[in-house]
Amino acid sequence: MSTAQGARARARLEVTTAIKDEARRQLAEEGAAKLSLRAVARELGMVSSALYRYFPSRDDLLTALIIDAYDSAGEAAETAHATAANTTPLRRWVAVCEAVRVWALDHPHEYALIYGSPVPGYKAPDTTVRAASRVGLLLTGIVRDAHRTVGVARTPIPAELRPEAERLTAALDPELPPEVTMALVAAWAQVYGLVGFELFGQFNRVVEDRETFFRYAVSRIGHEVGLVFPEKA
Amino acid sequence: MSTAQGARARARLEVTTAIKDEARRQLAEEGAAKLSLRAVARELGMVSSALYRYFPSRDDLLTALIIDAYDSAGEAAETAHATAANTTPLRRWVAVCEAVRVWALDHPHEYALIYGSPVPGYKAPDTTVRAASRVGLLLTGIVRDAHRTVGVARTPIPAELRPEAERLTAALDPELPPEVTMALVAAWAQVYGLVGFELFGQFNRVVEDRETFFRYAVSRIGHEVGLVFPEKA
DNA sequence: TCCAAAGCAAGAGCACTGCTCTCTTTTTAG
DNA sequence: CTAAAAAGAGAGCAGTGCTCTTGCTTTGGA
Repeated sequence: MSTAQGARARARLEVTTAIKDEARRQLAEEGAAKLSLRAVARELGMVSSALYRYFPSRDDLLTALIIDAYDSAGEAAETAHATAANTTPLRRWVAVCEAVRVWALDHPHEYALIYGSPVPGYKAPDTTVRAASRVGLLLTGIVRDAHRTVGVARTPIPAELRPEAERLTAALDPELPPEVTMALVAAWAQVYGLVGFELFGQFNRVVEDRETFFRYAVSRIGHEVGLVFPEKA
Repeated sequence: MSTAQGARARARLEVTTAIKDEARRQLAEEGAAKLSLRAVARELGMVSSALYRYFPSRDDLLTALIIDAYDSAGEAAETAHATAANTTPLRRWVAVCEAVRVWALDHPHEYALIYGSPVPGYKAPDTTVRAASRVGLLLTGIVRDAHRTVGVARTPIPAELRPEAERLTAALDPELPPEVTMALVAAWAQVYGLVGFELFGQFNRVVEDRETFFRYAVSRIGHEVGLVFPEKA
């Protein structure tokens, strides 16, 4: 019939997302280690071997979940950025960072999957790389915008880092001063260090008021990047 | 006989360390997910059930490896600190951070185990907590020493963070100014963010000269903590 | 010195896992 | 209408963590 071809494809897509949803549920509840293909199939009322028609292996299912997690985190960050669109670059910077933190606290196991450790056979397809850089690009955009409007402060970099800074600037955003690019990349990593430490319990008997602490730390990092004009628009 | 009692205990200790060594080997080769009790027993020429006399479960074995990993990392950091004993606080700071990075690159799976994600049943016994804070205490010591000798710079903290800073200072090192304590805790997390990003591949097509980059980033973090006199002794 | 108690190794077995293979049924496309 | 492709079902393999029972050895106290 006319929609026959589409019917199959649609059914396949439905089953695929059903599998991923159930897998995500188990991931959120028990963690990546306890995620079981057979349990997913069981819950969906299908036999385990049928699941292999959709994902050739457990690692492939995990990879799909990783990509989705990157997208989910990126979307949360972008939403926060859109909400804070009409404010200072520094405020937007903090807003995006806070969104990442909240997302991580809401999805701890997914965060561990993407920023914790390369659990499966440690491969990173291009799709993964692209999805992974979404938050990074967002932060870069904030700094670029600040550079265009109110300007950014430059902290000198050592001579030995000059070539790296030039190369990185060309790849990331040729518009930005190399000193700022360098600081930006470092800042990105540092923000995730803060999130990871809180999430993985390193702050357990150390930091109490974590939200306030995070805002403080992330503001300082933003300042380090060159976002030094918090009052101007 | 006289050493009979000691003989048993010694044998037990030998077997225990043999198990841990073999487990660590498999951990280094394949990662925590692939670490198998049966494979460890097989490699040691013993039957799998015998292994349960030494470790009541797989998670307990992993926990033991985690504690050892914390100790190993702490020792590497302390050695680096001792080597740089007669230099500037900032130089010592950088040296310790670099030692942590090198250790992490040499033991990626162990690093993932302790700073990546709480793989097992997510429990943190007191022994773990103590071992975990070793590097943190070392960094605190460097800052304290700087405070006593050349002095540290203070960056003001927001009023809402004041109580947290007071409490934290009392717990960590009452001698230090609260502003510095706050910056120190943040710095600690940020350093691990840098290490984790490099280790887990987030710098893959981004940063090339990672050693130089790390030294730069970590120096700036040290500066942020208040280690601002790199030339004085 | 002897002997009960504790420590330890071995083996069988259970429930579970990822994954492969074969067989049958259904759906698609020429 | 029919050949090919896609999907489901079931059995089965090798591996896992873990438990239980059975014997053997070492230990510490009477």
